Amino acid sequence: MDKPLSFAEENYLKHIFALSEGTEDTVNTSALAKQIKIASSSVTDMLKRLGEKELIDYEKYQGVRLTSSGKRVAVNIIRKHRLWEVFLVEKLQFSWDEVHEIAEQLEHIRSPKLTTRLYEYLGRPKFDPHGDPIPDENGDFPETRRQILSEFKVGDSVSILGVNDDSPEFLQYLKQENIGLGSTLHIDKILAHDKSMQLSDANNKIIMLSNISCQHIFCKRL
Amino acid sequence: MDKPLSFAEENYLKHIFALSEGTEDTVNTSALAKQIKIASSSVTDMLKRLGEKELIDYEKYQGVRLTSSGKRVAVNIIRKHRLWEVFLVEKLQFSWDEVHEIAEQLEHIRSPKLTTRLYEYLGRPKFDPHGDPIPDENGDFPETRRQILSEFKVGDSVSILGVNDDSPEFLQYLKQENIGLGSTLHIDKILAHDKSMQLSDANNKIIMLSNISCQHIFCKRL
DNA sequence: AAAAAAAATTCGGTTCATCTAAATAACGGT
DNA sequence: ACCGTTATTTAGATGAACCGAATTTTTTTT
Ligand SMILES: [Mn+2]
Ligand SMILES: [Mn+2]
Ligand SMILES: [Mn+2]
Ligand SMILES: [Mn+2]
Repeated sequence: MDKPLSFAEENYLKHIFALSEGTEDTVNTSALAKQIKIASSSVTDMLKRLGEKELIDYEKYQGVRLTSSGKRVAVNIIRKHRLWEVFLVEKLQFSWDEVHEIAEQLEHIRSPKLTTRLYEYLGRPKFDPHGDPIPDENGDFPETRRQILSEFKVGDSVSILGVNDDSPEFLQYLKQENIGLGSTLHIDKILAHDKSMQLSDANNKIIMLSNISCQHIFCKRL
Repeated sequence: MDKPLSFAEENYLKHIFALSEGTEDTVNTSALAKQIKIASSSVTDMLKRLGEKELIDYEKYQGVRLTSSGKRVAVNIIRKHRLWEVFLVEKLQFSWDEVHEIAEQLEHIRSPKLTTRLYEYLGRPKFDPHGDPIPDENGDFPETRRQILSEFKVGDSVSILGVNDDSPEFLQYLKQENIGLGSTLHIDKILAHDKSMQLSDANNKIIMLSNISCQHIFCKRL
């Protein structure tokens, strides 16, 4: 009985993976409950089941950690999610903010051959429309080192992929300067004395950003 | 509470639609049970639920018939199914026999905008890779009158889309003559006295088919 | 080291989608 | 019109995935 995993199980694994990125720590029940937006009693239920299937290591009250087989599943879901996002943006002209919800559905389509064909069709992309790395067929993530704005040179045009610092202050500041995800900026000059950047936006409005600010913004060259 | 329909509900509606094509009759429980490969008691259960949601007209022992709202749902599922099949064949180079299973999954993806974009991307196709008609955005099916081989003329090249008669004998016969779905045939001549056709296949092998046989084969011109 | 607070689990329910076995209704042939 | 066969529904169960309330364990604070 190699029954396929349910969508629910796949989603739990994906979220456990997401929450354990960075830290070596175990993921705790309430963090998961919050992330998945579900009662923590339900999470406990599911963790028991995933534990029995050896997709996670779980001992009550001890938090949870993916086994290698659980990780394999999680990474595959993420791979499919991000490939479909690329498809939606590149081939069907969706904008970056519309694709996540649809990819939440498409990521559960089960057909290894489809995944492979899609990957080829899209030209073996390494990053999704939000700049997130797409694991390859072996589950290996590309060198992710996303470039920060301060690494670019005068004359480059970049588009904003995300931020490194999601504090309310910083985000408010960016919003006030009219910088958001997807914005396009051109680097006019870099002041020698403090490495601050003078940029112009799509409307040719001039924006000055300190080097510190520039280190908190992920971009890609256009 | 406009909760979306479950996949199971969508599938029942789709199968009810399929079984009621052609006939004006109601669809009966056991036909459905056989088609969906499920116990008929389970079918009865579901029919009650679909009846309550006014997706079907159902009275016990009386068989079942889609309401207009049920038909709308069913046709939309069929539209998505067939569009995805076109995508898989045209864009991802799948062969006709591989796509149905994957489309069974993709047909349940919920995003009207995705359906629309896909439709445009594929060039508003009217038929799927098996020659089945694709309903348009209003649920109207294209004039389906699929052409039968005997309607073509000398000099035409056609590819086989399906058959009109799925009796074992006939299918065996075609197989023996090396004619299958997707085969390409060229019409060399049509004999005047009995309207039988002399065809040549991809390997230039000559095949003779009676007019009766030709009336049982669906084709499209290449 | 207690007490208080927070985190996690257990317990008892619910809904959906399925099953098998038993009961009932409809149908077809004599 | 009756009887047997077939079709259909009912009854009773199960497992997945969720919930809220009560309980237990762990952690933090006094
Ligand atoms: Mn996403
Ligand atoms: Mn998901
Ligand atoms: Mn199909
Ligand atoms: Mn389906």
